[in-house]
Amino acid sequence: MRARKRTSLGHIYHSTLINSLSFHPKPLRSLSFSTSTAVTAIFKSFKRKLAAGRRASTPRSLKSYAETCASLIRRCSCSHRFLAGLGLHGHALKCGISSDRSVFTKLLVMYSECGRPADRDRVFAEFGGYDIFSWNFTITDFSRRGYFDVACKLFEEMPMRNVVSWTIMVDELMKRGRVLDAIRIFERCPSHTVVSYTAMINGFARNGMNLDGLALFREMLRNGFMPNEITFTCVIRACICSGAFYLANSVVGMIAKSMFFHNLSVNNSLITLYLRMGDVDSAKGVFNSMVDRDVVTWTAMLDVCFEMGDVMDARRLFDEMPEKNEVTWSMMIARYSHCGEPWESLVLFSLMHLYGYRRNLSSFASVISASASLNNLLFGSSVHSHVMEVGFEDDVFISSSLIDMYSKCGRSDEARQIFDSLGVKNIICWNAMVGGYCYNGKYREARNLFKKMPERKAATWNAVISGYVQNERYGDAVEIFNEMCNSGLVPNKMTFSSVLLACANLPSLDKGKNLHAKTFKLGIENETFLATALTDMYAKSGDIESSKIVFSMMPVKNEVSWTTMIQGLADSGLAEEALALFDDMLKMNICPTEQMFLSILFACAHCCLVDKGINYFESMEKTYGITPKERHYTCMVDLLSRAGHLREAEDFILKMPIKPEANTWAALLSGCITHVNDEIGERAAKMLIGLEKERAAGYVLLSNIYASVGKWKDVAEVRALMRETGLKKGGGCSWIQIRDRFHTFYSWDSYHPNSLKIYEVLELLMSEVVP
DNA sequence: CTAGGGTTAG
Repeated sequence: MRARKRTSLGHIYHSTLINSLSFHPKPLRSLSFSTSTAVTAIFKSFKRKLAAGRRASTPRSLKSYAETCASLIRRCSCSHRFLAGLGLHGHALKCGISSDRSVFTKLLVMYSECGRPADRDRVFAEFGGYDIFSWNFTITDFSRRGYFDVACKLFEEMPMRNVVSWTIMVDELMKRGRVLDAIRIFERCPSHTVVSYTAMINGFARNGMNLDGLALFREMLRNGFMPNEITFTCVIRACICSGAFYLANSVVGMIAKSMFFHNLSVNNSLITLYLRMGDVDSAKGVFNSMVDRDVVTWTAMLDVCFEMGDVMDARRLFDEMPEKNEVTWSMMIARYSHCGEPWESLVLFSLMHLYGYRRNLSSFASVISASASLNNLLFGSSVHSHVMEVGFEDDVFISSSLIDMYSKCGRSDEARQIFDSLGVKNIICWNAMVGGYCYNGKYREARNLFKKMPERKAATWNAVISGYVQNERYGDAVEIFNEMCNSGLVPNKMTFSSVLLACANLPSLDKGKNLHAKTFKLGIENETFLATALTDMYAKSGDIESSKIVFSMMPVKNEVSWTTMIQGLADSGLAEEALALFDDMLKMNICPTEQMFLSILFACAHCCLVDKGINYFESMEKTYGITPKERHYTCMVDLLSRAGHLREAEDFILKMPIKPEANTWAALLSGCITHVNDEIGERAAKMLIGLEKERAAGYVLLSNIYASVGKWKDVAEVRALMRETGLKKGGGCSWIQIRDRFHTFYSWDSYHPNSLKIYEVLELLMSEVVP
């Protein structure tokens, strides 16, 4: 017995172990002061116990001595003091207690905690073979270390299993997406507990099979198991993810009757549940009723603030939170990039790193998409290099957002490189790449890739359609939509919103009405998102009456819906109606947004309602706390200039607290042309060109202003300057509809497949008409 | 006082 113990670690460790045990100062010298004092403290208490142990020599006290030793080893693993642990192991060997169950189990944990897997395995091989705890612990350890096949082998070989063993396997299989194997193991398990059920339910949820998880939850209840707080959090999450809110209500009922009503995690889940159900008040109610709160609670409340559109409140909460974690930061970064402040995402991402928080997958994914929406290639590609450093480049989420980012920045080739380098591509990557090509107008590449796709979903078509819409190829967008319908796929909300935008920009109303009918058939025409797109389409197509009807029928309107209708009325020249609607909205206590004020100021400008416009502008900051942005100032300059108050307008620009954008000067300039004022006009034009050398608008307006006062020599100079810098005035386009197809033409473009033929015919016709 | 299941983000 004793000899066997000696062989265990004898040859390898024995001498070192004894050395470090015998309180020589040597091995401790390299340690820092605090570590060495801590180790000394452990040894001191150990010495005391040792003395006590020597006094008693009965087997019973040897057993209690082993337990003392075990508890000391446990203390080493808790504080990761590997050397002290090693010393204790040596001592245990020396006095023959290393095979004691309490000692070797603690040794297993200690070596594992201290990151010494090889030593851990040796202890298991020596002593753990017949102990079920060591088997389970070792299986878990192998799985976590990435040797799942070894873990499986151990599981099959182990002499006896308990429900813990089975649960470990279920959980690990589920984490690896092997749902069928997990089910098989779960069914083989002779007896179940709440824990094994919970592992299974959550495993289903992890793999997107929420409804199966909920079904198992019912089965669990039928079999008489009482859910605990962990089961409840998992089940609520499954309800949220599957949208099973009806079921969620009865789960909430069960919780209320259970002893977990005041459990922290359960309440945290409830906040999110109510938020996703759209019941913000209840979410806040749960928060207020909670006795203690943690990071998760505060992070969930951030989400509540953002969901209600209170970005400022969210920020205040974030700044004042007692504790933050990676998820908190990710949440802020993601939400800022979605609520129209992507710049703030970039700032927070940098700060997160600066403050030493680990940047996780989602923070990377969000900041990349924020860079994409800012077209910020510099930041985006620097994030890309961080991604490579951390080794996230194989993640499909990350790589698809990188593909999207490079595409949005006009770098299709870089995007393609990432796409080609991916070992495993999912549909999201394909969609991103095809969509990216469309966005950059590379339709041939997009088509080729599209044909090669292993599967196509509605999102794929959506990416193509919205790519065409982005490039103002509205006719083609509609055509692709028809193709999509012919292929048997059912368009979704996103499809309709893109294609409706295309229709809004086409002259014919027929296709738009046709789409309206299609949404009606699907029974989705009143959904806020879609009805808003329809309102926009009718308004832009000049059928403002239909637009008003769709808007008034919408059961739930959001701020975008209101903005769309107000803008639609303003654009249709019904400024008075736009203002009246805005006032109605204010009476309903709906808070106006920046965007709405743009429409309102636009409406005032077009009706020359100068005083009203000034009033609205001033109320922005005073009444609603909205700081006017560049574009609001531009609207005000437009308002003043159109009404002929040119000097006031110029003053207004000079007194602006922020830097005027090019359009601000352009607005003044166009007022100068209308009201023939070449003195202010010339100043405005020069400011405009100073701000925006690369765009033609400034030059064109300047040459127009010279022309309007007959300064033909200056006109010629400006035109020459434009030719020099290679600028061209953007042309308008024309289109015709033949049956179901729209054909869009720019002057002498070559987009149409038969363009050469068309121009041949055209020239023939022209030569006949103009001899 | 030893093992198995978890909440917030994408």
